[in-house]
Amino acid sequence: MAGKSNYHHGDLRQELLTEAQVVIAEKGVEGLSMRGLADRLEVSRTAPYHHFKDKNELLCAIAEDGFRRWQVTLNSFLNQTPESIEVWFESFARAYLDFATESAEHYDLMFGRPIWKQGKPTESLKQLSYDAFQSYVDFVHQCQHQGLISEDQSSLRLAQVSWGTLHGLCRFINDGIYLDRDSVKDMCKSSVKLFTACE
Amino acid sequence: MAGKSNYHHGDLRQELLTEAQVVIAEKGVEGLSMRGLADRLEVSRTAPYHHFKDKNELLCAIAEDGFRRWQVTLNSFLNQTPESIEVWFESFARAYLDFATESAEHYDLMFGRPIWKQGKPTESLKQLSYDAFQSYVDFVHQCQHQGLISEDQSSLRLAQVSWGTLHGLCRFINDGIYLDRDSVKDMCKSSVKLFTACE
DNA sequence: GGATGTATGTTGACGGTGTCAAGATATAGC
DNA sequence: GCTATATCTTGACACCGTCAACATACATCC
Repeated sequence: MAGKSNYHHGDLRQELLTEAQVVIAEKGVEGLSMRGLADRLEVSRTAPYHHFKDKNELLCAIAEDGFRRWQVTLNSFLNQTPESIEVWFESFARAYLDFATESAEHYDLMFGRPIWKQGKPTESLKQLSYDAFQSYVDFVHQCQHQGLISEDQSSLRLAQVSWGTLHGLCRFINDGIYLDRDSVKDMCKSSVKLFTACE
Repeated sequence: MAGKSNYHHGDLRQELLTEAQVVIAEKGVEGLSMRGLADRLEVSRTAPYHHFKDKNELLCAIAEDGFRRWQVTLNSFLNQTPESIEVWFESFARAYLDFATESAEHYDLMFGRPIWKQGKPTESLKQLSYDAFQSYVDFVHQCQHQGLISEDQSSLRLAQVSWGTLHGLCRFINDGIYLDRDSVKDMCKSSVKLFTACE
């Protein structure tokens, strides 16, 4: 028959990942189904299971991509030696909120319940996310050493709380609670003021 | 037959609400199904649909209960006239984190995607949540008037960012990302320091 | 080059979900 | 007592994740 050459798809694993990201960007995590994904790639329902143990592993792989993408942006900030912590943190906060709101569905997947609570995060995913946070903690610590931030709080706590603030704002925005995107700039400035006022 | 008297259940609507809260506390939102709930109450699958238009309306009703419960705690803080904003905010932050972590699944439902993004929040739910936030904003504004907090930032922004911080930390904890419950106290103190250092 | 093993694809099936439509039954109002 | 209405039931449909069994293509070794 004519179609015998495409019995094997070739690079199904990669196509699953990229197509899944398209679906997620369109309809969110809840809009992604293994069957639907297989349909879009014109493949039988269970074909994806030869490349991912289950749906959770697919989601984790996608989240990993997100962390890798974020780490690039993050590194560009960490490699700077900031003269003013206010300026640095303001642009960092902006970058964070931009990433979270522009790839909203991807961000929600990276930090969302489906993976972290309902499912189980892959070891590699845990590693990637931990690395991202740890490098941020290190950066804060380094800034403290340079006298840019006061040392009366542990760098871990500072990192946790400041990241927590950004995360909380992003969740409010992404989930459509209270906040509108237009106030993002203002909120960045506000959090900068708060976090840098005490140094 | 013997069972003819219990054809009508009596107060099914209320029993659905309370039983649903039990399930959610046990297994989280994702563990709650309309059919399973009906089973637990020994009622046919579609009986609940005579009391709630769909699952979303059930979830909203439960979330409403949560906001009413939280508003009680909130009011007890808002009715105080704080002498020291540091002390007030620290105990407030503690109360917030306690509420969010002790009724973790309920909190996640109140602020989670299933209602706010995937589903559509009921008008009454939107009102309740908006009221809770607005009363917090008013309180901040009042504190500014009394000179307890500096006025160089709008009360709205201050409220948004501080609530956002608490929310972000709660999400990290509840979703099982990075943070352990033991550091909760410390994080409270840290955020207090940050938010009160600039007044 | 033909046999064999492995990776990858397929169909069929099971139990789960939300929810609509149509019918049954109990209560409430006239 | 009749009728309207609220409530509950069964049946059905279209999804979903995933397991088991089978089919096909490719890779390897003799």
